[in-house]
Amino acid sequence: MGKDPNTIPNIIISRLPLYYQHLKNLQNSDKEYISSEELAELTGFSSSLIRKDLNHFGTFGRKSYGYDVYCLFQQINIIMGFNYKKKVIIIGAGHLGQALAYNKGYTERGYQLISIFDKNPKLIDLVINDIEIKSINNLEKFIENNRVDAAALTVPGAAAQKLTDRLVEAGIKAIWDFTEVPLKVPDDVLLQEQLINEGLCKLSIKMNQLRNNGSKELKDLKCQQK
Amino acid sequence: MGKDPNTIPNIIISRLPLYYQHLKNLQNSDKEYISSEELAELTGFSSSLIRKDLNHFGTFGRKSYGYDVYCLFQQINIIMGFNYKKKVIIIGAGHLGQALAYNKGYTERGYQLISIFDKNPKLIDLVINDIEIKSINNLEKFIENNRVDAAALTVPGAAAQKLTDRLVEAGIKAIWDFTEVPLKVPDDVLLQEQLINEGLCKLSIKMNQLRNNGSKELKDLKCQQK
DNA sequence: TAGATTGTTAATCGATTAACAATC
DNA sequence: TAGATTGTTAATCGATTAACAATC
Repeated sequence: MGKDPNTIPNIIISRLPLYYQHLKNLQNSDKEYISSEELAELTGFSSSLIRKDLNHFGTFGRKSYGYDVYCLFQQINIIMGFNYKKKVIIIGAGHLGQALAYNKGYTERGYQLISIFDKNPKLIDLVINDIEIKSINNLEKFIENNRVDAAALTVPGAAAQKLTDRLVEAGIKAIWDFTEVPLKVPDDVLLQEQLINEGLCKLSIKMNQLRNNGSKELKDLKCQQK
Repeated sequence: MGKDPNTIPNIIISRLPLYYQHLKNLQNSDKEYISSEELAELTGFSSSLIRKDLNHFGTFGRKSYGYDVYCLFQQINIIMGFNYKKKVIIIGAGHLGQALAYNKGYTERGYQLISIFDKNPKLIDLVINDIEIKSINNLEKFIENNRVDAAALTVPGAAAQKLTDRLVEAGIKAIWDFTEVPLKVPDDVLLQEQLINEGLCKLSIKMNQLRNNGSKELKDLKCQQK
C-alpha cells in the first residue's frame, strides 16, 4: 500500500495543505507568476523541495518565469481532490461542533455541510448557520437516505467510540476526529485526527526551551522509582 | 540555532503531542507498565523510534518491564513544559474564539485562560465560560497590567496582521494562530499555526486517492497555458 | 543575447529500523 | 533460570539539498 508507486507519499501530503493555503491567498494578489524561491519564502520549505514536490504530480512551471499563480492553484485543487464534491455531517453540537458549523473552509475544499446531530433535546431543532440540529436517534436513517461522505466527530471522549461504531456501521468511510481519545475503525475507514490542542502543546514546548536556554535541563531526566 | 545540541529536534517535537495524548489516556487505565511495543501499537510509530525518542530526554524505562505509565507521563509533562504556568488570552470572540473559551485543554497543559477580546460592541461584557469579553481597545492596557504569555488569534484574516502587530508591540512572545493568512512576526516571537481545516484537506486527498485507485491520474498533470 | 528559473540527477544528510548486549 | 524488554550502536533507508543542463 505504501509502496504503490501511484500513492502520494505522506511527507508530501503533509505539505500540501500549506501549499494550498498560500496559493489561495495569492489568488487575491496581482501576482501572475511565482518562483519556487518566492514560494520557499512564504512556506518555509526550500525552493528545491518545492520544485520536487510539484514535479511529483506533473509539470507546472515555466522556465525563467516560475509558476502561473492561477493555474498552479487549479492543479493543487485537483491534486487535493477539492473539485470533487463531498457531503459532510457533524456529530456533536457542543461549542466546538457549533463553531465548525460556521467554519468557512468547506466549500472551497469541495465539502458541503448537510447536517448536525446531537443527543441533547435542548439542542435538537435549533438552527445553526442555516442548518438544523437533528436528533442522533435519526443518524442511521439520515445516512441511509442521504449520501454522506465524511463525518466530523466533536463529542465527549466517553461517547466517541460508540458513535464511531455507529458511523462505521452506517457506512461512513471518512471521520474527521476532534475527540482526544484513541478510536478503533476498520482498515477501510479513513480516520483523520485533528488535535485541536496541538498548537498549545508545541508552543509550550518551545517556550520551555527558551526558558531553559536550549533545554539543557531536558537531557538526563529519570524516573525515580526503582 | 537548529544545531544547538540542547535543542529538541522538530521531528521529535512533532511526535510529543501524540505521546502525551496516549499517556494521558492511559492514566485512567489500570495499566502500571507499558512497553515500547504497546506504545507503538497505540501511536503508530515503531517501538524502536519510541525508545529512541524517549532516550533523547533521559532514561525512563525498566528493562523487562517497560515504562512506568504514571512516571513516564510526569516526565512527558516536564519535557513539554506543562508544569510551568502560562497565561493565555483569546483575540476574537467569534464562533471559534468562543469555542476555544470552552476548550478543556488549557489547565492540563499548564495554561490559564484569563481574558477574551473583541471589537464587536454586542459581544463586549458578554460572559463566556466565566470569562468576560473585553473591548479590544483595552488590549494594551490589559497586557501592561497582567502577565500574558500567549495569545490565541481567532479573528478574520483581514484583521489578523494588524492585531498581530499590536500583540507584538505589547510584548506578547507566543501566538497561537487560527487565521489562515500569512503573518509576519519578529524572530523572537513564536508563531504557531493551527490549520483548523488541515484534517479536511488530508481527508479529501486520501478519499481522492481511493477514488482514483492510487492516484494514477495525479501523475502527469500540466498547466495548459503556453 | 544575458539572465532567470525550471526539472531532474547525483550527493548529502538525517531519520528510522534492525539488531543485540545488558539486565531486570 | 528463562523470558522480556530496554538502551544504544550500526546499517539502512528515504528525504532533502546542491548543482546544473535545458530553455524560456
